[in-house]
Amino acid sequence: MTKIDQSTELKIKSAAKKIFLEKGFGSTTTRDIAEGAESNIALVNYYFRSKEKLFEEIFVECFADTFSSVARILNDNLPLEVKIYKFVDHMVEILKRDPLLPLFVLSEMRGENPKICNLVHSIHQQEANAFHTQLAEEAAKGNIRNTDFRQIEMSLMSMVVFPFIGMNMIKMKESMSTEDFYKLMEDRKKAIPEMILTYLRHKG
Amino acid sequence: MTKIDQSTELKIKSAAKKIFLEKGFGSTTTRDIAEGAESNIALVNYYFRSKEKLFEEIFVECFADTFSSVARILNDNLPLEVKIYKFVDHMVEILKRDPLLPLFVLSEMRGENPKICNLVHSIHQQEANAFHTQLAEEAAKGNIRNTDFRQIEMSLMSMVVFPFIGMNMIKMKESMSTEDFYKLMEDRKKAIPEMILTYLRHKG
DNA sequence: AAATTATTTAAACACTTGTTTAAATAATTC
DNA sequence: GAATTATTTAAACAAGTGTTTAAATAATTT
Repeated sequence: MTKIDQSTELKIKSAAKKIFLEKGFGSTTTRDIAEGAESNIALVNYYFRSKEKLFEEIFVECFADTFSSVARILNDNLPLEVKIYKFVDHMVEILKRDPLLPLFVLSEMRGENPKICNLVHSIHQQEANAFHTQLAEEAAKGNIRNTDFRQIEMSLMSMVVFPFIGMNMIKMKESMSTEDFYKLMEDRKKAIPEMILTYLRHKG
Repeated sequence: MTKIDQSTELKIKSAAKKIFLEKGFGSTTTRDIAEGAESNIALVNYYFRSKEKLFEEIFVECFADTFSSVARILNDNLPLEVKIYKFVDHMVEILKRDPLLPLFVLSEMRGENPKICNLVHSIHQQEANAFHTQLAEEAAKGNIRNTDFRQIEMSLMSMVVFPFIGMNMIKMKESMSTEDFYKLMEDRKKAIPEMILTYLRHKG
């Protein structure tokens, strides 16, 4: 009755995660998953009831993991400069480990799928945003320039996340190996905060 | 013999484009396309031989349109500052008109699909990159800071394109309407060049 | 106008899809 | 150790998939 050896369930789930991340929901079949888990199609539904339920479980985990990790740092009680460096550093590490994650999440959010939207919405609700406030405070103190901080936040996120979304494209365009690409991302740990901070400090 | 009235073929193609952009290749069916074009499934294959051929045709067009448009501006013979402003302005306009384009292209480039890779590769081959050279020249003249210009290029592209890829996410997070979002993108026409140029001019 | 070609239609095809069934085996409980 | 429950298997199911067929209609050519 009590589950002790979860190896089958876990094997299916991690195989499913791998394949969903690579191909998306629509291009992944139950048989792909079963094969990837060295199992069979009946067991996929035995443990997860349906392909869709399995997908949702994985999607929520992927999304929550990434998002809560982002929020944790941005809401941390740290000086602005330290926080920005830490944020970029941490994000690049996460994305180097799981580079397909953002493209997966964002591509599954197309089409206004109401189930996905609800999931995302409920996770969003749980998060505050201390970063905005912090920027406003620093501006009030005259430490940084006063602008629309949504633009700053958006630019910061863009510069970190986008290269991983466009990874295959970039690798192709510049004829880069995965190693080369990761080296470039490593350099971004300095380049991104430098750009953001230079802009903020140089009061227009 | 000679085609005069192409309306059926065009109706199918534009319906297919719309649906592929919204749902991706894997989640789009021939019947979806036929219905969207107020036609029938046999005609889809009559004009395009297969779902895959139709997809490739559309993918290449989307990719080439966007990419050649980017390259044209970046290779244009303009002063750096003017070029950057023009680039962002033009890109935002393209993306406001066709906001699903980048997510579509990049999500279909996952999984190392060899056919897609070859298509992308052959288009990439045709383009020079005068932007890199221009940055190096300006740095040599002492007009801008000397850094890894791949990082600049990547950041510029990220800041422009990423918000459209994360559009649904952003709209949800900030509880924005499409109109609000587009207004924010309009503001980016100033915000992005300002950030890039401030960074480049402020010689570290 | 007859013959040829292009377009359209409805139906069928063969295959893949997600899901379920029913029976077999393994594990756990009493 | 018998009964109950959990896991695994192979096979089947119905519905959905991309694609094709063959016949009907429209358009064009000769």
